[in-house]
Amino acid sequence: MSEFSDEDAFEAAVPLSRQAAAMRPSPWLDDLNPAQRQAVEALDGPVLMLAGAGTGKTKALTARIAHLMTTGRARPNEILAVTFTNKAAREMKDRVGRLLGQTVEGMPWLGTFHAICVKLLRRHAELVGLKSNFTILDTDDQQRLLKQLIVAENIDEKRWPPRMLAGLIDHWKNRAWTPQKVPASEASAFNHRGTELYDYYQRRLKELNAVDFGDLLLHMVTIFQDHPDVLEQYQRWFRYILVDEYQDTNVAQYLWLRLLAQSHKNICCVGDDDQSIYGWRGAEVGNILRFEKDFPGATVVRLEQNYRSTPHILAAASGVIDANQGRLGKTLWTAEEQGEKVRLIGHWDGDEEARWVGEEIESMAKGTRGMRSFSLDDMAILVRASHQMRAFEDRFLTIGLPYRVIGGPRFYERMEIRDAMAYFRLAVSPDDDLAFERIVNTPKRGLGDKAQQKIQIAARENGASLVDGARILLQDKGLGGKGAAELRVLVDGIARWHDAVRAGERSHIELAEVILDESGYTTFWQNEKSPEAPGRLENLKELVKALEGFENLQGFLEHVALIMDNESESEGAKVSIMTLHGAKGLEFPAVFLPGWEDGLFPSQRSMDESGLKGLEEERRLAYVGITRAEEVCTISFAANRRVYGQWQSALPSRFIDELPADHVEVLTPPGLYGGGYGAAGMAASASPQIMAESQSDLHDRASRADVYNSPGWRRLQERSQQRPMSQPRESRNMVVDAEAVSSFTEGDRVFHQKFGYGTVTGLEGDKVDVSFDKAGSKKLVGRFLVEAAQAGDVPF
DNA sequence: TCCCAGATGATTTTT
DNA sequence: TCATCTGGGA
Repeated sequence: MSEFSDEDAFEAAVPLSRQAAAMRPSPWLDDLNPAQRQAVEALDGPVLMLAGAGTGKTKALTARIAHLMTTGRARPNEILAVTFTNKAAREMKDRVGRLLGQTVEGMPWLGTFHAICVKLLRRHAELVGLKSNFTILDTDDQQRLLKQLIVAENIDEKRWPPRMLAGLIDHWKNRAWTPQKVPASEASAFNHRGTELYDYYQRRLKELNAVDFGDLLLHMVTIFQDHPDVLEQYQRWFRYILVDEYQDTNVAQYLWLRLLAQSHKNICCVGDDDQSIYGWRGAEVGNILRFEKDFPGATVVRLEQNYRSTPHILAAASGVIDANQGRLGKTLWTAEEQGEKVRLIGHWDGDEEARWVGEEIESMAKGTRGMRSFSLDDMAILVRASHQMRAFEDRFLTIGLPYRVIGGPRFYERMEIRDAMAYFRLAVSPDDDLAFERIVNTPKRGLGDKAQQKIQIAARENGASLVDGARILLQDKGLGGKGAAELRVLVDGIARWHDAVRAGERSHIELAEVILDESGYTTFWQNEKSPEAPGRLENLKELVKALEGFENLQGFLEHVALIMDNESESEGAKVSIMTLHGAKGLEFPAVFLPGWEDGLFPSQRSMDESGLKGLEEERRLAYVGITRAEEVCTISFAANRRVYGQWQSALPSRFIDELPADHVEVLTPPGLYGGGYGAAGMAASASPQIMAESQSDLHDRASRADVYNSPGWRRLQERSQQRPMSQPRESRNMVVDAEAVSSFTEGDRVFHQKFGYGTVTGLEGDKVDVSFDKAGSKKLVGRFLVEAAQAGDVPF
């Protein structure tokens, strides 16, 4: 993926001459519905494409790009097309290529906001006091830097944590506020030191020749504003601008776009105000709502024909989103005939919900219930918060249902990968102080706080980088003993690796291996006894393998800074588990939406922090969730849930009241607890609410109280009090007590609540080594294990 | 300098 | 509940 290859982006080496191109037919136009076609053919001037979920937005967008080229309006390198994710950019590139065949070389200016800004900023870095080889810090680097500043300023980092400052600075950067432009109303932020610290931080970044993610946009906006000649050059170059997911743009991105588009106004923004779910990250729905004011005379096209979901699913989604104020307004429709209603089911508690979903998935995979059978790949569980995933993971491990968690800790964010990358960074540029700090004592070199302070002082006194500071310190014999010797080795190593990078004789892959080897990092993990160590070594191997796709280490580092994903498609069909946020843009034949309880979803915190605005964003999230489903959408809630170890009971989500009754089927779980007492009670209490024509006033909880005052509900409430002491979970998967532990011997089959089944491979005091069938080898305390026979006998 | 025990505090996360 | 951080003791 050499997207950052070279500056041919402005060269005119394009196969299509404008004349010839204009002659070519555009066969793909026939493939579009009228609305799509209108959006594609309105090439000049501002266009707002309001594209509801599943209405073929990417199709229209790519057709438009192709159309711009074949009508001779623009050459591929004169089109600026921005997305938010690398995935979206990749998909668009692929699809444009497919439309046009091989004739058109890749579009250099199709990419994420960040990737495009990096490219631009490297050409103009000096205008904001940077060198063109600046490094890009990720959030981890950013926070460590901020922490240093906070400590240096003698601020109590307990009361004023770095992450809070990071959030604040991000917030300001999203609004395109440089330290000088932060309004006075923000002066009290961060104990009245916010703007001051922001200013220090920006200066420190310049010293380090570094930028954070927010800077990429902010610096470009600054450059465009302060250097009209530069701006003009790009206004002329980018003849047409396309923006995907416009509802997610923040102020900085908005300004950036407006600056570039203001001369010719050939800008086409695609988005859906109903799917704006990143307000908390600075996205401004206002941008899309205001489009027609920003660009008077804009063509507004609504894509409303949905090609994804059944009418019931669409109706349910519409019913929910209708409750939001201030929408641009769209009504999705489909040519499909009926299909399943949205299914709703209540459960006693979160564990039971997970158990039911597991069983339902198994039976849907087999094709029971009068439905077609679904592959596990076709099913997804979408949760509001990642902690909800655990219950499902536990359950699926137990029953051996293959699953994949999407959007967990990402590959390039893992500790060992970041450590290794820090070594690579030092090899490329030994002046990278942040990288040096990260690995100076990793692996342990006997260089603790004291020693590191000495290095810092030596560096500062000499106006040198940390590596040079360390060299000076060693020369002056300012450090003794084991630490000094180790530091010597490290410093020499860095110099040697750097020479090797510059000489370019060895392949970068070989070099990477040498670096990890000579630094002692590989050995460090080999000697580590913790259960994660093998996995981490495995990751390091994978990292080296990932280098193969690049020409050199620099190219790789650039790639990783912006593209943090690493999609390793593993074999076998699996159910997907992910957050609702992570599911945006995806679709599945069958979707499960668990945890629809007030407080969890909509999230209490959202409502507390952002009031009605927060609630509406939660509601859009519900809309996004429902519209992910093609054929079957199953919503569920539980009366009781363990939150941070405490049992809490909750009411079904207010969004459930908003589901239109005609499109919902209330399910009753069969035969649970000998007759479905709890679950049936739940369903019964939920259904009148559904049946009642509920234009339910959100703030009027009184009418709900009546419904949930039903006998079934009250019984549930009463039982919830006893639950923690007795009831299912404990008795089902009985925990073996201390005496029983000693009875394990090697070769025993055991069961663990989280890791599933395994075999005992060794004993060490009260710890037991177990090789789990699915989860690998772990060392754990015996009392969390159950003999397999015993667990296996337990009825689920 | 390192290691472990207790305190702490906890959404969502495109780049 | 449980992962992460920190401060005190070895």
